[in-house]
Amino acid sequence: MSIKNDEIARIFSEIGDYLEMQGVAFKPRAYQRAAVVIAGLTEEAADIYKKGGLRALEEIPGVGASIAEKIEELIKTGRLGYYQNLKNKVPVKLSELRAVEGLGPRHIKFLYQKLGIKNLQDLEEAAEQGKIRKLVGFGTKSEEKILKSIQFLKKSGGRFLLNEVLTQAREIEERLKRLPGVGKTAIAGSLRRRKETIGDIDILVTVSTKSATNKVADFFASMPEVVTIFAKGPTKSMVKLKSSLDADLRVVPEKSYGAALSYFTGSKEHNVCLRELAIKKSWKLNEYGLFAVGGRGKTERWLAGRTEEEIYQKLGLVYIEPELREMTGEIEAAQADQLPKLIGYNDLRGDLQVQTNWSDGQHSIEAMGRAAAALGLEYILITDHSQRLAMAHGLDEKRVLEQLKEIDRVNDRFKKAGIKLVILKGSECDILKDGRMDLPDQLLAKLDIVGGSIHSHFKLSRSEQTERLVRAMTNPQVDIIFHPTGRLINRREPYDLDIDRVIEVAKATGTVLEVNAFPDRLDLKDEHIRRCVAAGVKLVVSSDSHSTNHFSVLEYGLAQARRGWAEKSNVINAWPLEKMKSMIKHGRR
DNA sequence: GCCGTTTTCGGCCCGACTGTTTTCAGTCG
Repeated sequence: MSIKNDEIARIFSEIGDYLEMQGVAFKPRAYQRAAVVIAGLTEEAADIYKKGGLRALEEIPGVGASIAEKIEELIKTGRLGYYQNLKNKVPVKLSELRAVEGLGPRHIKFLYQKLGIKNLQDLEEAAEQGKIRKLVGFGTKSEEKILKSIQFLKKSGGRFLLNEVLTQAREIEERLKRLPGVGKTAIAGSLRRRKETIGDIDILVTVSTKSATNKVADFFASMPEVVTIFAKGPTKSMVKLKSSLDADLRVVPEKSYGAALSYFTGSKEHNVCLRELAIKKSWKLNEYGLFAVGGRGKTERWLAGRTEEEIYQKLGLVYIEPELREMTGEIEAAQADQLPKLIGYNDLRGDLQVQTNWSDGQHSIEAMGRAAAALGLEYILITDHSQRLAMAHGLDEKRVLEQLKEIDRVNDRFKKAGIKLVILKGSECDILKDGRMDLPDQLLAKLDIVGGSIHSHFKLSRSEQTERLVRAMTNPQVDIIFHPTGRLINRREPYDLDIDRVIEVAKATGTVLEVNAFPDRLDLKDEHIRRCVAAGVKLVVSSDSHSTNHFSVLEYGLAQARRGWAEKSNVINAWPLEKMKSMIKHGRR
């Protein structure tokens, strides 16, 4: 059992914190950087080591001789002496304490030395007993802040689903937009990068006058949903909302809009790289602009900053879409002008997973069709559950045959009514424990497109689960695998799967893999999508709608596809009906 | 500890805000 990248990354990140505690210079950053890079690798470090040894590990950016040896030790023994030694000196639960807002490595060490605080519980008790306010460097406010943060940590995991946060952020942005003196507004941060979970809201505003600056900050801090004001200044304010989300507001002059947007969009690692590119040209990049630094660092000449595009251009890069700014190769690709032309948010022509009231959906086939047509879609695939999913009123053979007739009737009605949407016949057919399908092949052959799903036996071993999917994909009747990893964000881990083998077999069999757009699924996830794109596996972005108002979630699936570097050509339902059909097994037979 | 279209040695991203401070350290993004 070899160590996973996430675990290696966690250990290096903690090493960074421990070195920070000791006041060591520069080393902490080296370890933190290595941690971020390793967490973002698409291949396991253990596999890299197996193939190429220490030398291959050193090829990883941010990994030199010393860190490579530490990775080797972790792979071979599962432990790291260097890390243990550091941990023994300050034996605290870093993962718990670091989650407390405003508590960094220095304070954690200080609290351990003075009060013996090792974990969240110790910290809460000390704060409640008023012990922290007496320490040098702390006060009553620090103590209150710690207690509040602990309350929050207990209540939520600290990360929210993309859709929840995006909705709130858009509402706030709309209100800010209407304030006098406000120019441009933008949602920045991980929200703009459309990460699948979000820690807080970042909103950027430009103003034309000084007086407007303060008015914007005042307005922001006094919004009805604000429960706590962490900070309030002319350029930066931070609040907590009733939803227990944190929201940050940044105010900059018009001239700095692009620089600020770039800066506040992140990711942090991406920004550091942009700044380093600026330094190489003897320039300086900050949230106010790109500057040439003149004689003896005294004078500064403004070079760019009004738009993100001009900053990227000056730095020798083509524009990089926010969803790509994760420091996973986008800078190099931009330098070589080899970035993908990402699928657009308006590029979908159809939706290939739609449930109706024939199984567990809320609305009729016709109602779902009309709702999809109203959004401009050209086709939908009806995919009610199959018989095994009795809980969801799954369809048996007899009812599938009835439904086919009903779909014909609805298509006729649409044609007569001039509704330009075609309803296709499909199924979300259960993949049984052994990989066989829940409905007979002769029946599946009558459908336009068949999707297979795993809804049971989540705990099979990795090899059993993988072979189960492989068998389904090898079935010529199965065109798509729906929500391939089965995870529910913040609620259920994915089942154990050899995803690379799944991708390989998908390629070999011409099976399409789904990017399920439902915000708590987003399954496949971005890194898997990227591997599919690289392997030439076709994808479908579908809504899994169970109601007429669910089609809007397609936006999140598209965001996920973009984060996975997918182009229009990779996503079959971005194509016209006939071409889409030609891309699936049923269409080719 | 890492890294190199100026460097294999000498650099390493930068600014805002808070709290407890009489000038700054710590944290955050």
